[in-house]
Amino acid sequence: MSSQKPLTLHIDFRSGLPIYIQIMNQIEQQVSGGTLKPGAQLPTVRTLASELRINFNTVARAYRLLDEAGIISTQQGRGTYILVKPPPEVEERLREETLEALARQYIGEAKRLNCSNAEIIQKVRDQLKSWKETQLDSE
Amino acid sequence: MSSQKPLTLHIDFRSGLPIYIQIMNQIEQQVSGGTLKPGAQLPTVRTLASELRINFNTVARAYRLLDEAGIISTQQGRGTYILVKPPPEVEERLREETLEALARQYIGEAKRLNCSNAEIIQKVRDQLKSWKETQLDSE
DNA sequence: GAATTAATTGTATCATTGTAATAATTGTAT
DNA sequence: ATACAATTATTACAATGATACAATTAATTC
Repeated sequence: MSSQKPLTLHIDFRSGLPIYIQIMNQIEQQVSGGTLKPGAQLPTVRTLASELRINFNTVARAYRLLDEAGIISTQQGRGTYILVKPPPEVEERLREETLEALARQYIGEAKRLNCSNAEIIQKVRDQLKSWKETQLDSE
Repeated sequence: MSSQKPLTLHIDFRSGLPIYIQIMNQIEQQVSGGTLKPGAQLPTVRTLASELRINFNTVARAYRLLDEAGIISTQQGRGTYILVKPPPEVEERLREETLEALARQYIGEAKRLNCSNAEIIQKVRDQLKSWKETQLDSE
């Protein structure tokens, strides 16, 4: 749908550098350099793969790693976008406030369900425990 | 016509949770918590989709699943309504699922803020402690 | 007022997009 | 050569979107 610019990348098949690394590097460069602006939509994995004459899963791998690195945002069924990042100082200031707001929101809803304090805490513990397995987190 | 209240939902496109699941969770929360009362009409699939900037089929999917779960009643050509009264067993199941969904929601967003597990738990503790005092004004 | 037409609402189907499990390929060290 | 690890490809799947459709209600026309 819309604003996928061509995104010119050059893949060197003889460089020895894995293709997905080359894709990552060049996208990172274009983000740093301002060629790719926050919010811009990247080509779909299949489109880019077709242009580069490679498999779409190789592009998907690059996208996934870039997503985990916080460079882009991939959304199943929707597309892939350059991540809009707030400035570091804003992010830091917002972190505390946001976490507190999130906690209050969680507690508020849980209280409406007549959950006890013990339940409310315990459920967070439980879900934190099973978080790694279900999310395949980065660390 | 209609008493379709605005129904404020918040969708996080980066959470990894499917949009239709997020819609389901939040509607369930509001039903359990009493914000959405039996008989109340929900926004049409197109209206809600427009507000959330998503495809109306995604809303329809959430509505259909909520319908199958016995929480709402969707009627082609008429609209979608909160069911008269969720049976006790549904109520109990809903409570469990909702609390878990709430916890996961909280954790997911906190994780994205790079909060540690310790922080995530501690913040809930803190806010629980000061809950009574801070809630006196709002109720 | 009844019949007809338009508008509104949910439904069904398929295309598009990213995901995941796993196999095949390639490079490299032994 | 063989074995191993890393990379890429194959395949099936899940989530979302686009489009056409059916059911109900509202509006129009006579």
